[in-house]
Amino acid sequence: MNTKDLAYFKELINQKNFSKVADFFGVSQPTITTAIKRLEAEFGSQLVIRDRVHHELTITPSGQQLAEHATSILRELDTAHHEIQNLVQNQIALGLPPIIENYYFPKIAAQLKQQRLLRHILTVEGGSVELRKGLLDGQMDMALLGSIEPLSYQNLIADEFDRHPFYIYVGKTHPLADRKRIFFSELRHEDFVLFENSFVHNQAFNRLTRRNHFRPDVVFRSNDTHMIMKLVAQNVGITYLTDIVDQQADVVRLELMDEERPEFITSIVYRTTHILTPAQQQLLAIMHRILA
Amino acid sequence: MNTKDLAYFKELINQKNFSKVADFFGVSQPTITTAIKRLEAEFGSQLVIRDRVHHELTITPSGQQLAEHATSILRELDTAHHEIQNLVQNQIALGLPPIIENYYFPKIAAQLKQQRLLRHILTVEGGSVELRKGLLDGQMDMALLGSIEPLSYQNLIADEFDRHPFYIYVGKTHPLADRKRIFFSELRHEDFVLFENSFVHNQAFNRLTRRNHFRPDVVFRSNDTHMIMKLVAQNVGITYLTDIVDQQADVVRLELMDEERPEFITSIVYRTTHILTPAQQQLLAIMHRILA
DNA sequence: TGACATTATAAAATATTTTTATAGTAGCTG
DNA sequence: CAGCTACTATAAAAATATTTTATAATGTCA
Repeated sequence: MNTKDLAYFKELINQKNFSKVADFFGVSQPTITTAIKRLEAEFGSQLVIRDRVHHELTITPSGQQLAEHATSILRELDTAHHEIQNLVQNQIALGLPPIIENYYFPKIAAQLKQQRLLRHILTVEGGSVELRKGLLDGQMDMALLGSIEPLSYQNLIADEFDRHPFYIYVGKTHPLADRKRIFFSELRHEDFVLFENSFVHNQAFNRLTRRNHFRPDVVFRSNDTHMIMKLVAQNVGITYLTDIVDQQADVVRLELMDEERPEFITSIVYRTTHILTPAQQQLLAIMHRILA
Repeated sequence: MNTKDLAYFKELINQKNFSKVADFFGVSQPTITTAIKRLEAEFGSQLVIRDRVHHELTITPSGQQLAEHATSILRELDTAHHEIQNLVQNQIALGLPPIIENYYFPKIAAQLKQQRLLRHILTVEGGSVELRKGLLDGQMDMALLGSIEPLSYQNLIADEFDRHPFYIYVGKTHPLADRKRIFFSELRHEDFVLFENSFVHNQAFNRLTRRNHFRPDVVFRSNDTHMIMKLVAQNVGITYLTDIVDQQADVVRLELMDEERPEFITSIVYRTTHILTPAQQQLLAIMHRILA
């Protein structure tokens, strides 16, 4: 069976229009008709109902079922392509969210260079959702991801290598600056400067606000720790961050004393189906040795 | 890309011999040669090394990686075939291990008949390992499985619907027959009649013997509860079973008082990719209503 | 009714896959 | 070392499969 037919079929389900699918793939319209017929013959079941009365195309249960598998098959193929390309170019495509890259990558870079691995590493920056997607379709071989729960995804192996608590950072002249430790509930009336919502930090932060029953005043959001730190230094607000961050001069770090203290968990993640090359195993070993 | 090529490739990895693979598929030998070449061109990488000096065929890393995906793709296709066939025939292929079938199926059969579902259910008997495999490649749409931990498999959804504790069963004239409750550690010197090793029961049993640091005397194993019960009635030994079993007249049931008491968990399991038909949803609903 | 949008069909053209026939390479054996 | 065996590669031809072109069919809608 030709996988092209599955691609046609999937797109037909998207577009629900034979002619448009033909255009989409740059082929003639009968090509799509015959491809769908081939599939229907192969699986011995009607896949779509061409209801020209209501000008609609509906997918039969068989069709929906096949679509599931088609998606999976096409993704698998795509993954294979990416993955093998990385292999051939002797490259490790490593996904890194900016915060993790800033803190962890410099730590291992010297070692990587020494073991002549650095030149084979191609870093790909991105948010955690993006990176997870890129991992699944093979664009990356591995990724470092942050989370507040141990990662557990179908088709991905997550290998935890570090944990960091979150802290409260306040400006040097802030009323709380003398405190060493603090309960989260004491921050009820503070102004916050936080990361953008897509960051893992917010999941942890939201968990604490929910637990302590208050709606925080978030006066500003950024995706740059330096920016956040500068605003904290100027008493624009306080922030909630881990210590894997460059601390500014005019900022004070407070420990949280709450019973539930979310942690920032960093894991190295790769596909369950991915066979680690010697270089990749070396990279894993270095990370475990230096970062754990 | 033609999936046939992937099948040829997978078999080549198995057999490591082009000509034999050709025989296997009933095609000529150059067919395999060209198929592999096609794949190598498509993925831009050598997949196998034809080492005629050492009379060997080795798989390159790219080849191994592709083999992973090929396996997955071919299984997915196979699943689609089975699954759609069941759909077309309007049949629910339901996997049932014998013990579960005996206890649970009669309970729902009347309801199934009333809702005209019974005629659409095709039961497939088998051990839990077998059933899991059959589920994954689409031979069955659903299965009831027993386990002592909540089931958690990649690609399968497990929907727990019942739990039963395990009990100790002893003959009516056995010294322990007067006891209502007992600690497992008290059974250190008893003779046991148990299920064959493949049964879930043994995982629970082994856990308890390990926890209590003794090697049990297993005098006989069977895969038939009635047989086990009869032997218990005759004081050949005692047994460790749930209460989802036909109790014999001359057998007494004792509760276990241990802190850790494994439970027999029954779940209905189906593929994550499986789209439930109305009939299948109906079946699920009946099971939850009657069995939960 | 006629223009339009859509899918189906048949025949021809192309592309792909397989076969047949044969060559090449190396091991093994007498 | 010649000749046989086992294995894979290659080229040309044959067989299949897919796509295109051209056109039909069906129903909408103004």
